[in-house]
This record gives sequence, C-alpha cells and structure tokens, in this order.
Amino acid sequence: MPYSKILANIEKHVSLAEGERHFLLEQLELKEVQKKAYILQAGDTCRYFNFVNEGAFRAYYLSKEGKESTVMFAVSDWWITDMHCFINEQPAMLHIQAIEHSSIVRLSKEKLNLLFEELPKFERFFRVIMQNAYTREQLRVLENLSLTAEERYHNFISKYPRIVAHVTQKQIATYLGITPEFLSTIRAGKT
Amino acid sequence: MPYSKILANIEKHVSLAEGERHFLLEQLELKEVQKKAYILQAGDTCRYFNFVNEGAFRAYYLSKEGKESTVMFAVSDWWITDMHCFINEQPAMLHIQAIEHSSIVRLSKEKLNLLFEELPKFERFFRVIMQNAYTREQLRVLENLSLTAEERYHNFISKYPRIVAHVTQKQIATYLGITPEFLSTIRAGKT
DNA sequence: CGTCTATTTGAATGTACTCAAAAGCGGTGG
DNA sequence: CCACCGCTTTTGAGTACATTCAAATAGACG
Repeated sequence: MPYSKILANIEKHVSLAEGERHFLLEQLELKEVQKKAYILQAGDTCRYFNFVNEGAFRAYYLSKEGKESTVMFAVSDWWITDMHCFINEQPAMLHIQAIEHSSIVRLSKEKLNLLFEELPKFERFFRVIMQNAYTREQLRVLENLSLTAEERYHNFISKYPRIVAHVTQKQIATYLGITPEFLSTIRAGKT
Repeated sequence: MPYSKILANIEKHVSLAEGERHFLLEQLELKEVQKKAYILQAGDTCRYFNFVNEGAFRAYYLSKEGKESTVMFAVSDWWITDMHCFINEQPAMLHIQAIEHSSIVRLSKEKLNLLFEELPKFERFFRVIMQNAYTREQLRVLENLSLTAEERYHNFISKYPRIVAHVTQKQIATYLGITPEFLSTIRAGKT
C-alpha cells in the first residue's frame, strides 16, 4: 500500500505499536504531483512536511537577478520542505518543484503538532531527522569551504548516485554553486 | 550561580518543574577553559555537548594541506560540539579551541541519553535546537552559493556582531572561505 | 624592548564567469 | 515516423574575482 515506504522510513528510527501506526496514518495525505509542478513557491505559506514516495524534487532559491541556487534534491525515501519557513510560519523563500511525475505523502504542520502531542516518540523521530539534516548541511558547508569545484562535483556524484540519475547537469551546477558551462569543462577534463 | 545561563537557555524552549530542573543540574559539569586550550581535537572521541557560559570558541577543520576552515563560532549562550561525531560516535573531524579564557557547562552523551529517557521534554528541547541549527546551516549554504565574498562578509558582521567582537579577521576569513589577504582588500574597498 | 602573529599592500597567477555560438537530445505535432 | 522546436550541453575567447607569494607595517604580549 502507498504508505508502506513512509512507515518503513519512520520505523527505522522509532518503533510503533499497532494503534500508534494507525493514528499516524490518519494524519497523512497522499498526493500525486505532475512533472514540473510546484509543491511550494516562494512567498507561499509552507504548510507541509513532505515525504517523497516516488519521483524526485528540487528545492531552489531564485535571486532577484534571476540566478537559481539549489538548496536540496529529494528522491524517494527523502523528506523535503522549506524547513525554516515551515517552522517559523514565514513566507517561503524556496521553490520546490517536481523534476518528474511523483507522489508524496504530506503531513501538515497542524497534524505534526498533533503527533507531537499524542505520540511523544514522534519528537524523537523528528529530532533524529533534524540531527541528520543538520550534520549533513554542516558537512556541505565544510566541503564548500575546503574543496575546489571539481572536487565538490566528484564528491557529489559519488555521494548521491540516486540523485544523479534524476537530475540535469545544469541542476547539479546550481547545487554546487558553479555555472553549467564550467561544470561542462570540469567533466571534459577527464573521467 | 554558574548554571543560571544554561537553565535560562533551556527554559526558553521547554518549561521545567522544580524536580526536573534539579535532575537536569545533576547531569551537568562546569569547566574552565584556558585561552587557546582545545576542548576537542580531530581524532578524539567527541563525548560532550558543550554550552558556552562565558568566553568564545571556534570549531574548525584542518585539511591535509594545512588549510583551516571555520565551521562555527560560539559565544556565550551558544552550544557547540562536533555534532556528527558526537551523534555517530566517530572520531572528531573538528578542532574546537577557546579563543579566550572561557567557562563551559558540558553534558556527556551518556547523561544526555539519560535525560532523553527520564525527561521526554528534553527530546523536544533537543529537537528545537537541531531544527534551528539545521535551518541556520541551510541558510549559510544558500548564502555561500548566491552571494559574493564581499556580500557574505557584510552579512556576517551585521548578523553576528557578538562574534565579531571576539574573533580576528583571519578567523572570519576562514569562516567565509576566503584568504585573509582578500578579506583585507574587501575591507579597504570602503567602510 | 623584542618577538610573534595579524593585517595591509601589491604584483603575478589561476580559477571560475560571461557571452556567444554550435552541437546534442527529447518531446511534440504533423 | 520524421521534422522541428526548445532546452541542455559543449566549446572557446575574453574578463573578473580571488589566490599565491612576498614584503612592509601594525598590534599584542611577555
């Protein structure tokens, strides 16, 4: 059934009794997303924490000058939202777009708060997710500071082969903070 | 008393009953740290989550080529550790050094786990801390991708005036990912 | 005062960008 | 099924941003 992936994802971190699992399922909504559709646009209120069931998404910032910077990719079994705006109830800074036809399971902020109230172990789950997200971003900062563009590219493709399978080079370039032209020359450099 | 700051910090996010506060205090250790002393060195086991009571710290990565990259600064009322290594019980990648004579309140991983068991609201506290840390790092990634060195510098000094008051330009340069020479020319550029 | 490190300045270099144009690829409609 | 259109990728020339190396100056500390 469509919720098996999200349950497996959550149960990797906390174990749920039958009644808890049932309660959790009641809070979730399954949603199909067409290729190129946005599940969030800058300026929107960010109401949902989204689990990618199938497909792939990209979250990016669009500057006034029109430059895109990819903040994250999410393929199946990942969570994605504009966390800052979700938590602080501010207008979204990011656009989140489906790279291909996808399906997500989403959890609204209200339902998440309800889960925190009813199932304290959900606090633990979310803590672990946030811990992992934090250490991942911190490592990314460190790599941006200490590695060259070429090293960051090779690091990216070896670290995230599942993402590479879904995204264009141009999108990878905006994730690495370089131009697509320069990424092309890096790739031509050898293999 | 020496624990008033950490209590205020924690009680910003969760409210504690008298007995809970007492239990929490029993898990903490106060520690003085001399200027330039390390509370963590790369390769060490990272056992503690540290609250800065007084003073200032810098966490940095030292590459094989000898290049330093500052991952974070922490002044009073901040928490600091090598989170990845603390969580996953791996050898530290970072050095954490006192910039000046400081005092910290530290919480060992064992005591933290005990707190999670005994005071479930501590899961919530830690979740909030991790959420904030995550969104802060994500914003830093975004700024590294979308801003020039000069913009990042001005952003840094306006965002973290309390840090600026404690650190050298060279240290700021390693946080921004530029050379101290170039930071100097940015500053000469105007005000 | 003397030493050590931080900061500034400048010249030469390199890394990554801009702009432009060609080539490749995928999807769509005839 | 093929031809065309739009977007991605490649390639190249010229440029800008940031680095390296070197040396002078300024500050901090014993």
